[in-house]
Amino acid sequence: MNDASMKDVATRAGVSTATVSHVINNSCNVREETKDKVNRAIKELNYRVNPTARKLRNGHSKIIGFVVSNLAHYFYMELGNAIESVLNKNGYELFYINSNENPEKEKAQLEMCRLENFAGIIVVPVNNNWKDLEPIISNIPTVFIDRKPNSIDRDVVLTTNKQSGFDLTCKMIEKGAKNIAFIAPQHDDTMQLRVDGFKNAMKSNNLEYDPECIIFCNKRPKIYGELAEDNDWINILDYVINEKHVDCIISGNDLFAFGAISYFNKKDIEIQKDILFGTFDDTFWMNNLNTEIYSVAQNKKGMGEKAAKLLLDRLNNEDYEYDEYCIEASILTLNKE
Amino acid sequence: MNDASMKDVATRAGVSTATVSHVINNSCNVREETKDKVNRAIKELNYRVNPTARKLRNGHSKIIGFVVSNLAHYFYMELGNAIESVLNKNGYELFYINSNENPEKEKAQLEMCRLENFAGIIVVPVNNNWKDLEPIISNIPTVFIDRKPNSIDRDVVLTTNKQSGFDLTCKMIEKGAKNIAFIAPQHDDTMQLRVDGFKNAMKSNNLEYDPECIIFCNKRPKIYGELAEDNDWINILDYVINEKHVDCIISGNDLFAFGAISYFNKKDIEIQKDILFGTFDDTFWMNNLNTEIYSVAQNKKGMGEKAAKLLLDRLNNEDYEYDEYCIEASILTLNKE
DNA sequence: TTGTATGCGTTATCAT
DNA sequence: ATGATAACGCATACAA
Repeated sequence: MNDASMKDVATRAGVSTATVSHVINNSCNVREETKDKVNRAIKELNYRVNPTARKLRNGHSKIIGFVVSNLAHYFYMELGNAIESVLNKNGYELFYINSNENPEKEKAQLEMCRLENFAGIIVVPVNNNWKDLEPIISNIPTVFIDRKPNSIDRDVVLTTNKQSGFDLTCKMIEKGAKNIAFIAPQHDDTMQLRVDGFKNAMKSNNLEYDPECIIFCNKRPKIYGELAEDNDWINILDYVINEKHVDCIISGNDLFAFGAISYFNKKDIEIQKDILFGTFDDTFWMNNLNTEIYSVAQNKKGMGEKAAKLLLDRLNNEDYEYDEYCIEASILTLNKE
Repeated sequence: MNDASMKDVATRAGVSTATVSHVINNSCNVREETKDKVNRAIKELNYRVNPTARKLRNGHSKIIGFVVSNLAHYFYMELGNAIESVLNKNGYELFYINSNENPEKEKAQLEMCRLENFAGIIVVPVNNNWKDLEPIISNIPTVFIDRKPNSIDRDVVLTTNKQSGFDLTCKMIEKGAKNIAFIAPQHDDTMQLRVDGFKNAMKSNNLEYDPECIIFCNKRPKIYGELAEDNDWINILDYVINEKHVDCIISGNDLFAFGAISYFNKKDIEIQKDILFGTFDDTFWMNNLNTEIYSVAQNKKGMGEKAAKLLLDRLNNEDYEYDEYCIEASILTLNKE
């Protein structure tokens, strides 16, 4: 059985399709009596507006796309949850789309969002460079979250990266660290800020940092286990530990943190006894290590909600200037003895 | 600047829209020369077919929905990856949709999939009972994965649940377990099969099982940390450990496994020394516990690919009978000493 | 207050 | 081989 159309409803209610449309959209004054007739017909036929037809006519839908560089990154799922709860309350549905660290895939997906007339998108970009991508999304209300492309004028929701880098480093120093390695994934704005915070904290505490212990890996693991078997990765850690003799390692994100823990386990290095460990992101799995570590807990709920609200504002044609919003993070001590 | 339409292409190429359509869809013989003209115009205008209009006209799109009971469940992300790789190769795009253990949300989302004319859907259902939901998806090619609703005739992809329950239990017994508690989440077909396997294994090994140590919790944690603070949960574990004095616990899935490990850590119970631990699902975080545990590794890649291929077959109007496909799992020893 | 008619961008039928 | 045209379901300008 096919879905009922507006015409069916009109016929059944004994009115025209225009009237039905008016009832549905409140676009005209309609007599209560006819309104009732129409609503009854709608119920009886279990009629739903066909969003495809509406889209074709109106040029927009009630769908928001969440285009994420790596959905397997648990952090983004948590952002998504916060985003979704706000959007759902406002009548929008969220689709999660995985660009999987693949720029071409991302491009195709953004094009799709445009062609599908999504109401808006929230994006964790794969790369900084959006020269190619900017024209694709030029007509789509867009909010970037977690990472910010260069030279593109849009709303952005970030963490207080520099401050957190500073705070986490201070925490490690307070715990006794003197010779710290900072291991970061790709070298982008976000990571640079975190490293800047690290450097400042070292200076503020009158400690030297070894530039060779600030390492940008340019690795993009797609799943958590990936680094455990990666020789480059093992070499990097071997280097800072055995040759640089660091007493503390800070990881730039949680996939890297997982890799570091794998390494420690494999090499029988005991956290707290042999080395201190701190990381950006606090993800669930860190709470079941039976050793104390320190983490930057980004305010995922705050970030997600902010991004969703910004997008809603844009959808309602609020016209203030684009801006960058930094949501404050906090430093956690996990598995405290 | 607005997107170019077919009309624009037609004008530029000096032909009719019908011809353009024929070129795009290979629906008619078109002279090479005009074909070239059209293709050139398409390139010059950067024309893309408007999927909304096409959908309205044709009644279907190239989008597949992956409607998941809980996207934060890492297992489903991994299934999604496998599904996506197969579908992408065949020209389909996958949207992840989170029903978040909420039956009403799931219903609304399925309706949306229908109204949006998705080509097909792959579903991890929230509940077994699909009386309400069946009519909604009656026209949509659908494959169920991981869980199977009652009395609905569709393709289903599952794990060898009973066999795995048997194998895992045998492994635990081999490791010295005699008095085992099986702790399962909701009481559905899947869990029943796993428990059946457990019972069979006990019998085969001439061991008694205590029916009071087979516990169905009817809890649905939405995130991994949730159980750690849950008193009901703590009571259950207190009960089997302190009153029933079990020497081994088997967990029905990985969210519960995480809760169990949290409990062990909090109570200073040492796995291997004080108790043996086995679980269904092997998820990345289990590899960083520095103690040996045993897990049922479902073949996620195999399951996802099978589901995707089944759906593709249905989309191509293959008309064999609906069936249940059980993909074999294996037993892993994690963090072997 | 309600109805008629048109167009959104496609595709498919039927002419030419 | 190509073109004119209707139809998909809806929303709106305008007429009644």
